[in-house]
Amino acid sequence: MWTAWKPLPLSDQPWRFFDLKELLQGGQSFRWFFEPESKAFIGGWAGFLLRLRVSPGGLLEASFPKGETARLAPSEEAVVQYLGYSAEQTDLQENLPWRSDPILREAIEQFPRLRILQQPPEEALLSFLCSATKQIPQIQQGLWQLAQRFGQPLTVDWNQLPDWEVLAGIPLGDLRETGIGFRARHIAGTADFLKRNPGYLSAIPELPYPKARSALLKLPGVGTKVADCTLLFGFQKWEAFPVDTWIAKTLQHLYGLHDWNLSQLETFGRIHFGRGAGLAQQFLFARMRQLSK
DNA sequence: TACCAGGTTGTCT
DNA sequence: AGACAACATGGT
Repeated sequence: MWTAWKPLPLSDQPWRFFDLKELLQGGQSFRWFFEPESKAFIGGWAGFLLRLRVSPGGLLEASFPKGETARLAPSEEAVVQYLGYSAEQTDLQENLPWRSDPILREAIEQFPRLRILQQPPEEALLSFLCSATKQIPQIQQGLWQLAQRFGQPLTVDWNQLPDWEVLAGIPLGDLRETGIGFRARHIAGTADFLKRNPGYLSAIPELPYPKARSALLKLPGVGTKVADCTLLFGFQKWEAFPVDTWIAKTLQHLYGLHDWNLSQLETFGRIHFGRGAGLAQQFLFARMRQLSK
């Protein structure tokens, strides 16, 4: 049972379906599923569940669980925060070097509603541990399996993702059955590490970016890219500049950085784009994928 | 069939 | 430091 559609206070400018799709399914979160009947996305984070759609008039609208499941509904404020619509991100975007960088400017113009989703850090870490050499729909599928098998049920057909304490108690063979392949070992290793180091993740928000990154890099299966995605999408460390295959292609082809290695590309990104490098990264990621279609 | 996917790790120069 | 294969699984 769902409440009626209600506009969120983010509709000063019209939304396109395309904008919402890129925001929810553009490779930041893998917990949003499209429902063709309602033309809406259903999904959520932690113990929250909701539906989002773009109305025919270009409003971003939400619909929440009601009745017995009303406790699963986040507040409107929480939704806005999750979607990344903070004054801080507005300021970060304004201060990106788009005035002198036509590639970035074009990317921002193509995706004017794109923000960095503010996800629970534990979920961001799990999600990107599952992401290695997988395509976005397959990451989504793997996480769905993890949630349905090991996560806490919220409704008859929606479980939240398992927390790390739960994951630490799951045999490797059982993790494997979700189809996540060799990533299961990384998840088991990280779960075990976190179990032996209580409070390890909760210390990270206070750390400056370089130290936070070093801390995450100690986790098994977490390299520079997964660390930076976790820091950006989970911990709001905006300097984090994840370099994946798409960003590497972008910098090589659009920025002409042909024989730069990954480490050099990361450094270029943080220096060229500055304190909002992660936000710039998301615009470029969306733009490059758009250009490749 | 062969190759690729929002990578990380171990091994060998 | 830099190059390279292995790692599971599903898709084209």
